[in-house]
Amino acid sequence: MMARKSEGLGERSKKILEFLVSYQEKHGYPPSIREIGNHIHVESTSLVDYYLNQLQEAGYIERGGRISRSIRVLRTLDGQTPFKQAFESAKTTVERVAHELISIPLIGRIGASYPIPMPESDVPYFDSLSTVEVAQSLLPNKEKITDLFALEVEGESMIDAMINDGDIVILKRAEVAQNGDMVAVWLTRDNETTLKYYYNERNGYVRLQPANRTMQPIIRPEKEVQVRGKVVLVLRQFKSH
Amino acid sequence: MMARKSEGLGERSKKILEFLVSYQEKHGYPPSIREIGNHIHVESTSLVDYYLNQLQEAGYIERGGRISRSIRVLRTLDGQTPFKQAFESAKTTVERVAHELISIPLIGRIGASYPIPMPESDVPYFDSLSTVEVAQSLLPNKEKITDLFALEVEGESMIDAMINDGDIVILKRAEVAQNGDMVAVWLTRDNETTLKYYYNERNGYVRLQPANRTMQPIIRPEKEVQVRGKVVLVLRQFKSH
DNA sequence: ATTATATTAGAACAAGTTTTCAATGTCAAT
DNA sequence: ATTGACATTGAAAACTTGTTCTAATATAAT
Repeated sequence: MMARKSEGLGERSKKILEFLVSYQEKHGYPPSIREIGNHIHVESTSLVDYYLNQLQEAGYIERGGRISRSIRVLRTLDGQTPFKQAFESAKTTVERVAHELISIPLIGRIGASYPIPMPESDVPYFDSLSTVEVAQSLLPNKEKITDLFALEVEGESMIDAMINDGDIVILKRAEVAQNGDMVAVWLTRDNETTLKYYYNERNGYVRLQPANRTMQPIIRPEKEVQVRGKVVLVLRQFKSH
Repeated sequence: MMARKSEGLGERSKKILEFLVSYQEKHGYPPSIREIGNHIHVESTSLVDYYLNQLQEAGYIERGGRISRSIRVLRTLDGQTPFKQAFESAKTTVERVAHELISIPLIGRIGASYPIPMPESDVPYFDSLSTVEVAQSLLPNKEKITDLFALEVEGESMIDAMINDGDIVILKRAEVAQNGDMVAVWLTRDNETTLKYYYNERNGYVRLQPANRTMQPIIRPEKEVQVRGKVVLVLRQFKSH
C-alpha cells in the first residue's frame, strides 16, 4: 500500500491554480468548474472537483460550498498572495508606515530673550513655517500628536541645557510639569526663556536644573515660572561639507 | 413628456454599487442577484436586474450575460477604481512612504575610553542591537543609507561636544573628513574616542574643536587622528514622567 | 498476480442563478 | 382624467453550475 503521496502539486493542479489567477485577473470573477475543465482539457466536472479538493486540502484555495464561481485563491505557487490579500496587506502597511511618520509643525524660534511662541490649541498649524518629520518610534508612547510642536533654537543661551544654536527641540504643550521633566519655561522676573530640568521644591519654589551638572541651578518662586511645554526630543543636524 | 431623468444615481443603485464592492472585497467573488436583492430588501430578482442594467448603462459595472456572479465594478461613486488599480496605487504609496522612513542600525555604544565600533561594510547589520527610525528629511540629501549607523553615547565625556549620556548619534562611515565636519575620531596617543569639529591645519596637525566655544581645542599630529565617521544627526530623547 | 489507492469519465441530479414576461403601481406633465 | 415613462412585483422558464454516484482505468507496493 501507500502509493506515491502527492509531493507538492501535480501538473494539472498547478495549471488550474494559474488559470484561477489569470481568469480572475481577466474577468474580475472566478471561473466555473466547467470552464476550468475546459481549460485543462478535462470533460468531467467531477475530475475538476477532485483537483479542486486537492488544492483546497493543500491550502491553496478556498471554496464556498454550493455557490457558483466561489473559488478564492489564497496563495500561488511562488508564494505570492494575489489581489485581495495583497491589497489588504499593502493597505495596512501604508497605514502602519504613515502612522509611524509624524509631521510636527515648526512654529518658530526659541531664544533666551523672547517668549516661547505657542501654537493655537487644536487649530492645527496653518501658519507653521514648515514641518519636521519624525518617526513615531522616537517619540514617547502614544503622545497626542496634536500636542506636539517644534522650535528652532536661536543663540547659545541654552548651552547649559546642552542645546545649541540651530538645534530643533520638539515639545509637548504643557502648563504643569513633573519633577525631572525637561521643560521650556518663561521666567517672568528675568524676562527670559530657558530649557531646564524641572523640580518643584515643596516650599513654593521651583528649582531649574541645567543638564550640565557642573552648572548651578536657578531657583525661583513658583509663580515666576511659567511652564510652556515638556521637551520630548532634541534634534541636531549637521551639514556635510 | 420628459419625466424626471435619472440625475446621477438613485439611492438603491448607490447602495448596490457599494454592496458590490464590499461583497467582492469580503468574499473574493461577486454576489448573486438574489444576494443583492436581499441586501437592499428587495424580493424580486427582476427588480435587481433592472437596477443592474441601469448601473451598466451608466458605465459603473459590467455584466457577463447569463453567467452567475459575473458582475464587475468598473468605477465607484467617488471615482475610485477598485482592485487592481487601487492595489497599484497603494503599492506605490507604500514604497514612497517607506522610502521616507529609514531604519538605521544601532550597532553599539560610544564612550571616551573605548574604540568606536564599526559596522561591516555592505554586510548590513545582522548583529545590530536595534534600529533607529529616522525620517529621510532629517538626513543630508541622498546619503547612501547603507553608510549610516547609529551609536548610543555612554558617559559624559562628550559634554564639550554638547552631547550627553544617552544621546543617539547617527554617523556616516568615513575615513577622511572636510574642515568643519563634526567627526567621530579615535585618538591613538590618548587612547580615547571623541566627537569634535575637524580642522586640518596644513602643517601636518589636526585641530579638534569642541562644539562649546568656551573650551580649548585639541591639537594632534595627523597620524594620531583616525576618523571613523561624520556625525549627521544627534538625537536626544526625553522620557515624560 | 493481488490489493489498495490514485486518477479519470460520464451522467444524472439538485441547487443556484439569471432572464423573461405579464401585470400593476407611481408620479409628474399634459 | 389621461398619458407615458419609470418603478415594482411575482412567478415561471431557461440556463448555469456544483455535487454525487457509479464505473472504469491506471499505478505502486505487497
